[in-house]
Amino acid sequence: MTDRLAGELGWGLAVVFRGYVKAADAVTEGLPGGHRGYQVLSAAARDEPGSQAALATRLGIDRTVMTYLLDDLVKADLVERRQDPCDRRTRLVVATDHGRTVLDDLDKRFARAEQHILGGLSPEDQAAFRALVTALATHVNSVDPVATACDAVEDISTTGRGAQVV
Amino acid sequence: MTDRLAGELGWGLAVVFRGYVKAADAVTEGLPGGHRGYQVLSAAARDEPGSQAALATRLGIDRTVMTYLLDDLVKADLVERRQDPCDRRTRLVVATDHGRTVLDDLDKRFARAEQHILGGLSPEDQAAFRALVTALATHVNSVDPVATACDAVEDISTTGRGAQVV
DNA sequence: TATTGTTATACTCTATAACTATA
DNA sequence: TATAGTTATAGAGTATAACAATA
Repeated sequence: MTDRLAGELGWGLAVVFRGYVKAADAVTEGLPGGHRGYQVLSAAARDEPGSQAALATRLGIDRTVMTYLLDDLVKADLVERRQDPCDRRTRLVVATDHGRTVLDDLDKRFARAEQHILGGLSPEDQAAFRALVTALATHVNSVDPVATACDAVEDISTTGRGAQVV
Repeated sequence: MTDRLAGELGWGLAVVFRGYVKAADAVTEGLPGGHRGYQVLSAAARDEPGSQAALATRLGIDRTVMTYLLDDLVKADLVERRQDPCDRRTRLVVATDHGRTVLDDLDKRFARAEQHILGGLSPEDQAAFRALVTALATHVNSVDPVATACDAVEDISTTGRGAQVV
């Protein structure tokens, strides 16, 4: 179609991410929290029990949002909050037996949803994309996006006028 | 770290996309609409003039949101709405001279923001990732994510109980 | 009747601040 | 003093519905 050089990465990421969320939420009918509820449940079932705050940080959501999310998942008997014997302030998030059963089914659903999103690529490219996304996410999570990007702004600002247009 | 098989794609996409938005918005200080204002301005300057609705569809945002976004960009004298000689209902979105000047600067800023996000990859992997994202986005935009994903649900539902847990 | 664009409204999601309890 | 978690509130972002103009 038309040429799209600048901003193409942002456009592509937005389209792909939105498509994933739509497909994932369509597949989580009845699951509290939609695709994020699945991520929490998946972490609660497969990872070592962690605090709500740690879980929120890794999933990139606010700790207050995590409270609501867990409230709903607990109500549905999918996860439970356990006392941490080492620190009575923290609650460990663990999947219930019922949660693990539901997760088995959800895994299959999500596998299909993901396959649908990646369906336009060859199997080799799909594997490559998965690996690259994981590598990027790990990298991005280990840096402060704003700080470094703002350094870049400073570099540009010294060479001309800024983009302050209003 | 911990193993993360199921849902890893969704987690990675969310982290990378959020990181991009953060870095991009940090770099668009003063630009109405943040990173999406940049996408609109970029399309208005480089693509053939299109209607607001067409632009909204391609960027994946609601047409009512596009109205607000354009209001602000017009106020800032970055784009203008032109009468379409072929259809008096539609408004063509075109960048102003000032908009093109500002865009030159924004392009450099976004190049750095994108570089920051992709910085964890080798140059070859960066190019590969950009190409894969573009290919995926083109594919995703051409399909209805919900419909196909719901087909997948039906397939699963016939083999056992659903994920309806509440 | 259908479509473009606008406006007003309502809804969802997320962040902020204040609070309790622990450390 | 600092941190984990909760709650209430406010804010941003988004979608819904009704409308006018045009096809």
